[in-house]
Amino acid sequence: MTKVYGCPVEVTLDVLGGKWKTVILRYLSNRALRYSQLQQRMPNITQRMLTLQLKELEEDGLIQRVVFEERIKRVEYSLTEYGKSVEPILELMCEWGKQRMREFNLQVRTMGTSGG
Amino acid sequence: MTKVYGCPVEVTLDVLGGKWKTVILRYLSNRALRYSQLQQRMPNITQRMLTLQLKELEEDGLIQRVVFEERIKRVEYSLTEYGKSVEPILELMCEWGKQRMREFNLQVRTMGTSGG
DNA sequence: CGGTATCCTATGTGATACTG
DNA sequence: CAGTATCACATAGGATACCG
Repeated sequence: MTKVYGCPVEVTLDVLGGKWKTVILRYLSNRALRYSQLQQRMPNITQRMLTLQLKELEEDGLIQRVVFEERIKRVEYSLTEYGKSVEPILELMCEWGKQRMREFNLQVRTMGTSGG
Repeated sequence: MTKVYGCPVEVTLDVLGGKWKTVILRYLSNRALRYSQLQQRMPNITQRMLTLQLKELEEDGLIQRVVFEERIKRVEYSLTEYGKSVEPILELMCEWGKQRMREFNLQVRTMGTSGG
């Protein structure tokens, strides 16, 4: 049942494609984040989607999920070493997107990507 | 009705996302190609999809469509200057995809991406 | 040759309620 | 807090026939 690709970019798109994964990865690119912290940064994602995408990213080896059994449960997601290898792609995509936004006057809901 | 993005990578994904666009762009990255030549290189795409994706890429300013009114109609697609600005992204995606293929033993229907 | 038109299915995504 | 489960909907993508 191994899927056959016509071009290597398809492989990459299989892993990074869809509405949310690149965004999630970019947030995790800065630092490890909890489930709830990702939610805050992505107000428009549903819990279902967040859970689903995180699971797929984990299965694809890009992120790791660590559970801290404290008084209140805490789960942190972070990039694996392998996951870090997509950072250059994300970086380029982000720069290209910013440039396009400038040229076409598109808008971003700025929510302090800045200082942190 | 202007769409608002939460992260610039979404902008890029709006333009490059989906099953076919990056593949098309990579083929056009080498040289201009005719409609039928693209079809040959992508045996699995339907005419509907090819037409649709080409039209969207054109509307997004990445490719241009030139009609040659010869004895038989000929239409060539090629990257615009703006379209060439995505080449670094495609290149990285391709390299990353190849690496992943090696690591996970995935397959590509090799059809002379090589010298040609 | 380079498309359109029409119909259909699969997948992706969202809303909402519920849980250990 | 960090999820699941279920249902519903929109969009992406495919099959097929036809057109200038």
